[in-house]
Amino acid sequence: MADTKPKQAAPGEEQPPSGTRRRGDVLENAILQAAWEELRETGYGKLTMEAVASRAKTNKTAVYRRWPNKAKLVVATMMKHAPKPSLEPPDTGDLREDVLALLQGLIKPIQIIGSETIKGLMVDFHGDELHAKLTLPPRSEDILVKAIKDILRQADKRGEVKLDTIPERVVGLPVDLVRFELLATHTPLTDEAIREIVDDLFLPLVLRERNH
Amino acid sequence: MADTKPKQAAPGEEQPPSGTRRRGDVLENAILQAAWEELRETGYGKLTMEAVASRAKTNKTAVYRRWPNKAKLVVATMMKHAPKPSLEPPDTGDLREDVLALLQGLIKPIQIIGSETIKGLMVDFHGDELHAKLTLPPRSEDILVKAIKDILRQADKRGEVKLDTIPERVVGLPVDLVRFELLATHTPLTDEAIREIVDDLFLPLVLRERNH
DNA sequence: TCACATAAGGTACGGTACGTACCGTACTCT
DNA sequence: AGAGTACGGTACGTACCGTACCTTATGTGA
Repeated sequence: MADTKPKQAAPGEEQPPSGTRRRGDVLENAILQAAWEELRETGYGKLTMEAVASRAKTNKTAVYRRWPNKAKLVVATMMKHAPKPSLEPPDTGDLREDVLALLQGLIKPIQIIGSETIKGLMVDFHGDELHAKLTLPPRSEDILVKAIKDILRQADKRGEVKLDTIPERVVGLPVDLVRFELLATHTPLTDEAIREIVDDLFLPLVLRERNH
Repeated sequence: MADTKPKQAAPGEEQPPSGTRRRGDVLENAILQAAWEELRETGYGKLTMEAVASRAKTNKTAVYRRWPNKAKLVVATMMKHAPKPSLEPPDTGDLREDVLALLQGLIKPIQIIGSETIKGLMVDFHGDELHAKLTLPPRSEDILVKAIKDILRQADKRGEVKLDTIPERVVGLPVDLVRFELLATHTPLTDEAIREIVDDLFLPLVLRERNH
């Protein structure tokens, strides 16, 4: 009861200039940066809130004040630090090249994030309201599917395909398959695999009307 | 030191006939049964070794004596209790019907197991030597892909397709897509989706040579 | 038949990580 | 200047893991 004054238990080795207390965005960015580094070094499964806080030179409390759990924190840090695929149609003037370029640009960001993180997030978000956003937008709203459609639209203008005869499944096929490979394997997606997806599957399907 | 005799701390309410101590396979099956029920009721993420042991009316020790961790235990219980897809070619005499039948038979078992369990296992096995088996066999050894190939072989005999002109990717496509849907969504895979996979993607690809 | 290895029952522990509570203190804003 | 806010820091309660250790039943082979 008496003597409730833990104030400064240990005088500390060297109190670094205590006149610098980070706050607001500064601290927030430090945490997100720490989380990002921690994520890339130890992976999602082994990432702990304590380690993130420690690396950011702060403590769990400051982290939990901002994000209620690991999954949300990691999503936040990914939104900030993970490279985003460029979604403008490459527009090389050739359907095949366009699709290849898009897919190759797509895998890099996901490769960096890593399948382990994605799976971990899917598990931790299971049942969460955000779940849908992380797994599958309704396809028609999927930005990557939209990008494919843009490419197809241009090809349609050039007369390479007839867009309105192509089923939605076919449009979404390349993206679905790339995502599947990234989920199901943990080896990097090779250029050869992408070539197969485009040449053996996608192109034959979108171009098939021309065989009539 | 002295008086080391905790023998029977509490005399217990009613010592049920202590003359029945399960052992060997009996106990093992009880644990697997309990794990299976626990898995279906609470899901993989919330399943705990304690709960399994408790439901099996035994204790963690007996569980850990047999399986080193949750993931291995769950795999064991799935091998025992999860229905297995029938892999014999349905052989309805029609390629489309065969593939539809196979896929429809395939989704049921996975549906029962649940995507949450599969994802959880993939996460827990990340880096484990069993990882490959749970995610992707080298495609050429994938029993489901082999089943598709069997179906195609029969169709080839009937003259519906020319098997040796069909790329591996195409053969594996239906299975890959079904797996993807099950991983990426947590809503059940509809018959309509399966129909699309077969009619919009698979059949056009395997039958396309006939358009020449 | 009985001693003994084996394995089940059971308790308790050390360890990790989570998420929360609390307090004192620095900073910011008006 | 004063007050509210948010950071730094510690400590706590919970949950679950995986292990250690001991007691007790079982059934097998000497």
